[in-house]
Amino acid sequence: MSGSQNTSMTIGSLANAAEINVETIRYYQRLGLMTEPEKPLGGIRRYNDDALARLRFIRRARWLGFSLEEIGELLKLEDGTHCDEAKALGGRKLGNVRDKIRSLQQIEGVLDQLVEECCTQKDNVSCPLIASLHEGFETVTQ
Amino acid sequence: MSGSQNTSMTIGSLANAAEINVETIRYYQRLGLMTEPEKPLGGIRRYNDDALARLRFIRRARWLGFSLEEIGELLKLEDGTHCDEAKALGGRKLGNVRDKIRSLQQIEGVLDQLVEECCTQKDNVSCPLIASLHEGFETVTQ
DNA sequence: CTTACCTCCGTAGTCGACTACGGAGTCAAA
DNA sequence: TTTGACTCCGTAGTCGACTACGGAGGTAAG
Ligand SMILES: [Zn+2]
Ligand SMILES: [Zn+2]
Ligand SMILES: [Zn+2]
Ligand SMILES: [Zn+2]
Repeated sequence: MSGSQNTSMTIGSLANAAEINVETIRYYQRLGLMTEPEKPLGGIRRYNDDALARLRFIRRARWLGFSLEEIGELLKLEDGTHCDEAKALGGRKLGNVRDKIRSLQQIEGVLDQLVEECCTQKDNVSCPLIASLHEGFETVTQ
Repeated sequence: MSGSQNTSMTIGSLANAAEINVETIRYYQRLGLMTEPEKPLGGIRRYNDDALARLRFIRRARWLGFSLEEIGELLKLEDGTHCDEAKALGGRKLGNVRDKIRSLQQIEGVLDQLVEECCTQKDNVSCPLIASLHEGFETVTQ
């Protein structure tokens, strides 16, 4: 279900909807992350919702620290590549993502504790957050 | 406890220990992320374990997607900044980190499911991983 | 029509984060 | 004391990911 090439946008309104610069979309096209729709002979290209979904995915993945090259690989999973490669790539990415989650959770634990403890003793000269931060980071990063 | 300026390294062995390029350490010094120890008049600078811990922290935080500027702010928490600012900054970073964790967990869920389901039906023409990926990403990115 | 605001497309600039280079000085082992 | 590896320091280059620019052409409201 949901074959979705409903709306028809110009590159400008697509960029607007995706909250991405027009030039960035063109850049992604040059890299092959986005396909450039046909241009109707002396007219203007039109984009549909799939393009929008793809852009939003790229934006999110970028924010998560994936490189454009990695994102390209992720996006290629939906194309003709064979099952085995897709599975292997998916598995690698999964390990990747899990590593990041683990590290972020360690950082989260330290930050959470620090913010909790900060300034609990009202009239204290030295802030426990600041004091423990040095140790906390060392613990996390050892 | 644990005032740790035990070992004394040159910038080269420090770089080696932290698995970071010497030039990168100098670069961090220029940016103020690392302090440059005193140079003993026509001699060579020496570094201690604190420098190593700091470098490792930077490296990890970079890998997690923090910018050097953000890392600078994190590291500044341990300096003279007042409690309130430290707490506010810590809180913002914490929200930040939690957002990333949530997003990564969504991606993790999708990838995990896809890799599980991939090729379970032996003689199938279209791979369920590839098929569902499009929907999966759309779900994640909506 | 005119006018204002797009799109198109190639090329060039920016920014963050490194990474390299070159020449002079320092150190330590043989 | 020579030799080889390393440090110091300023400057310049690279790389990924954008971002800007400029001029020719399309599009739609008034
Ligand atoms: Zn779709
Ligand atoms: Zn405090
Ligand atoms: Zn310490
Ligand atoms: Zn499969």
